[in-house]
Amino acid sequence: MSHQTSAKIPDKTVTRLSIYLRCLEELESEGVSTISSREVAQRFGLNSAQLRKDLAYFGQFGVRGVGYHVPSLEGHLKEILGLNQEWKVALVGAGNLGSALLKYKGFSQKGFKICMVFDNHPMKVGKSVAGVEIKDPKKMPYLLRREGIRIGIIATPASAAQEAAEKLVASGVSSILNLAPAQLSLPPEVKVQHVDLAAVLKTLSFHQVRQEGKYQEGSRAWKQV
Amino acid sequence: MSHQTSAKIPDKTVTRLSIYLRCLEELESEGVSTISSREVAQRFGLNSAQLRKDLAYFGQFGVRGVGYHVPSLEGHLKEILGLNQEWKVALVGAGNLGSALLKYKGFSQKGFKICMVFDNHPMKVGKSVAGVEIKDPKKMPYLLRREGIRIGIIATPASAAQEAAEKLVASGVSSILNLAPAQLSLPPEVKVQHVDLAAVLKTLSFHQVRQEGKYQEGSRAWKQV
DNA sequence: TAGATTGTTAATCGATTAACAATC
DNA sequence: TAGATTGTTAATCGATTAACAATC
Repeated sequence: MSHQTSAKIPDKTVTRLSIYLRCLEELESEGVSTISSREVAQRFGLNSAQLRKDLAYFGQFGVRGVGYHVPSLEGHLKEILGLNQEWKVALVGAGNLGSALLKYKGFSQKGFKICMVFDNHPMKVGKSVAGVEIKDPKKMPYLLRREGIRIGIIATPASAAQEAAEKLVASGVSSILNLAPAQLSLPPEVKVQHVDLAAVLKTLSFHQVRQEGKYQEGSRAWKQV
Repeated sequence: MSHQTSAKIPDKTVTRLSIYLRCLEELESEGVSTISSREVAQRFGLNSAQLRKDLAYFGQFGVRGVGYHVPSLEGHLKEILGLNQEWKVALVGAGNLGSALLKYKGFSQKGFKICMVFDNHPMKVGKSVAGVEIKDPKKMPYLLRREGIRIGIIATPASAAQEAAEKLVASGVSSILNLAPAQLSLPPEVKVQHVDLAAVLKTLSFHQVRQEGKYQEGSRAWKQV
């Protein structure tokens, strides 16, 4: 399969791409100019074959017998991930979580500017959080198209998430980060990444229960790990 | 493989368990008392075989020819996930993200109480966020053991994450939700769930780049999807 | 050229889905 | 009993890892 055609790339590959990028940035800051996949893997706890295979989806970036040129590969990864440009992002939900995301420096540092916020609550509309004025969702289609915004974040309660998502999509958004504990149902061309922090905590409590050997049911009990 | 022995359960199965639980809670609120795996799958967009297989790791909860008793299965899932008890959680990092998590209602609603916060910054120690006093990390081992806290959340900058993690582990924590953009290196018995919101946004910008057909490199260009 | 490391194919592993015997 | 649905095994699918020919 050539990278010239638009093969669909595994999600996991894309996620790893940004891990690789982080590694390369660290290497570059140390002045490393060339490195082999084996060295990268060893140093950062990755698999060298996987690294090469992930890159192969997108082209040939290395030199046989030599390795990869750090700044060059870094540039390629940034271009592939779309990180050479700044992305305007719309946020729906100006509650605790939403406000935090607005104040959070981590996003804009990485080129994602939350430049538009919406909230259904009439009391909030017109107020500002972190210098961004909260708008009425009714104006979403107009405002988002005007700004050319294609990425949205949902930080509403679960009950409002589906409606928020549909409104985003109707406003031209085709990539959504959903932080609400709700499964969204949207057309397939829309990419939805669902992050449910409470659900992640539940996997941790599961781990604790198992580790502490607490689960018992009638005569069936798990042994302590 | 019997569920009586302590088989290791796939992470994905555990994650789905909390999805199933959410579905069951919805069904119960509607007064549905019995349901088949096929109906659950159909209604919530899941796979019935996978649902049955996931449950099979933990026991037999259904009745052949009939289906599952909603309140009963719900109870089993809660017990398996450790959601019948309240979990005390320690947070490291009282910046924007950390403060938001403290204020966020979603966690305590689901039985996770962030009852302890630490921050390295001397200016912050002694102040309170959402009614919780920020403590000096030096006191972590004493305080966490006293409270029996085993779950930690890291919301520090990347540069402080590894140290925070080690301190948590040294204080008896064996489950960590890492929100810092840094790969943690910890003993294998410690469960680490890494959630990097900025990295998730990067997969979305990747999706946008592909969808908009922007990526070009020399003569090699991806076709518009 | 000899040594090294890529890009890529083949083998392995694990997870998902399908099929069906057990059984309510 | 006949029909339905589970629990579980077998088949499929996809992702990871290993191996190696291409080639710098």
